Amino acid sequence: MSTIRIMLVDDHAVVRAGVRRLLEQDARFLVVAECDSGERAYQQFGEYLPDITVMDLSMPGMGGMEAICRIIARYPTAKLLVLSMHENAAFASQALKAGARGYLAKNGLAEELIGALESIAHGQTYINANISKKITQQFLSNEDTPLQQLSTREFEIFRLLAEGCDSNLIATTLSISSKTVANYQTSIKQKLGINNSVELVRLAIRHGLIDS
Amino acid sequence: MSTIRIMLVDDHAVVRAGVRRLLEQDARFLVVAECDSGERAYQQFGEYLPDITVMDLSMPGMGGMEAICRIIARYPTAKLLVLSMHENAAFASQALKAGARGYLAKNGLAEELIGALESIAHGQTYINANISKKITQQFLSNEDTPLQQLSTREFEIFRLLAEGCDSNLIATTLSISSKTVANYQTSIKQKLGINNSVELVRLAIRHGLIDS
DNA sequence: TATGGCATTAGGAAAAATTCCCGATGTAAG
DNA sequence: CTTACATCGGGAATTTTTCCTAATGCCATA
Repeated sequence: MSTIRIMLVDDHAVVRAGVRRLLEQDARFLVVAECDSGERAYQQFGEYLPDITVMDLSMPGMGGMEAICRIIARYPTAKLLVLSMHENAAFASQALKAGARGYLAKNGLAEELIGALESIAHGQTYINANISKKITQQFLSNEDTPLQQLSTREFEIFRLLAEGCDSNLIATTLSISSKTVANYQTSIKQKLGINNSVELVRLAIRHGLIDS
Repeated sequence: MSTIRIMLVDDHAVVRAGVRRLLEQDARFLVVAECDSGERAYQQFGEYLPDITVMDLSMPGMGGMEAICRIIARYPTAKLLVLSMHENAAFASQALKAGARGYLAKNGLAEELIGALESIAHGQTYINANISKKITQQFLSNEDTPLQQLSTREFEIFRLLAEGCDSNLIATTLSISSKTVANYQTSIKQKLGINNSVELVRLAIRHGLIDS
């Protein structure tokens, strides 16, 4: 079997180094690139065209979600595996909706990562069992998480708002007009049935998108 | 010793009933009034002029803090004991600053309540040992909790903002102009060194003023 | 007692954000 | 091909926020 060329995207150098070490113990994997931001990831993806990209979600700047969207938009067959600290249905389903081929939490075992990469290399999709359970639970219990109603873009902007970014920063980050951001902001609030940014933050915290 | 006439203020009827039962076992205490909101508390205080008022802080509407301010403003010698669910330095020091004679948490023992009431009846101040420790710790560690910089009014408005009230509601609740509320909002953000309501909520959550 | 400082209140004017309405585009589904 | 929806943004009205100013009252301290 030929080597699987991998790009690592994570803003924590230690994590990247750890994963690299992990993967290097297996001759089938070769880490061909590393980077620490969504912006870089998009640039470097074009240069290296890795077989699989292992991507963290929570990174400063555009974050992993937006990077996934952009990469998928230009390279629809790109294989992206999300390796996130959030064992969280909202994040997972959004990432998968955006085109990721897999989602697993950082607290998982090394074997799981290897397994996930294998699956994805073979064209399959890999989702961590716990996450999968949460998603299906949420899906079955008709407790509509209002977050589910949000489109990919809406969710992304929602997250950035909850992190405290103002409209202009979000506009710059996502390369869209701040007018668009403002309009999204309005529709997000409408969809979530909230009136002010206070409730927005609390909702985000309750769903584990941000903490403290 | 003459009877100590007490008014109970708490929005949870069960809690009021429980405390009443508790106090009725001791012949020295007589519960002469009960109410479930800050507004009522202020009205009824004038009617009954209780020796001691036992007041919860977190109530819908104006809440206990504002009620304390108003009662103290009209009756500077009023004796108020805060019985709160928050074992929290910020709340406690604000309440005491506003003129409360005592502060204890609901998870305390019944004996403590009795003791606190006795102390206050004798003109002393009673503060729960844990709370007291927290306050002094905070005072000693020069980690200026930015919340400490807020004036009573600012703190009150900060809390209401964090709870998701909009300026108009706060204005109505506190019987001041919404213009004033807007101005306070600005100075609060300045004092706390924050730019948007997102950070405001997170600060409030970190300090236990609101939860989830 | 006088005075300076701070808390509370609020108005006016300018700046910024939000809302509501509209339309363009692209893409996926039926 | 049509319909639906997501994404993007302009225009205009409205609301909120900011910044400045100022009156009042209280308290402490010279």
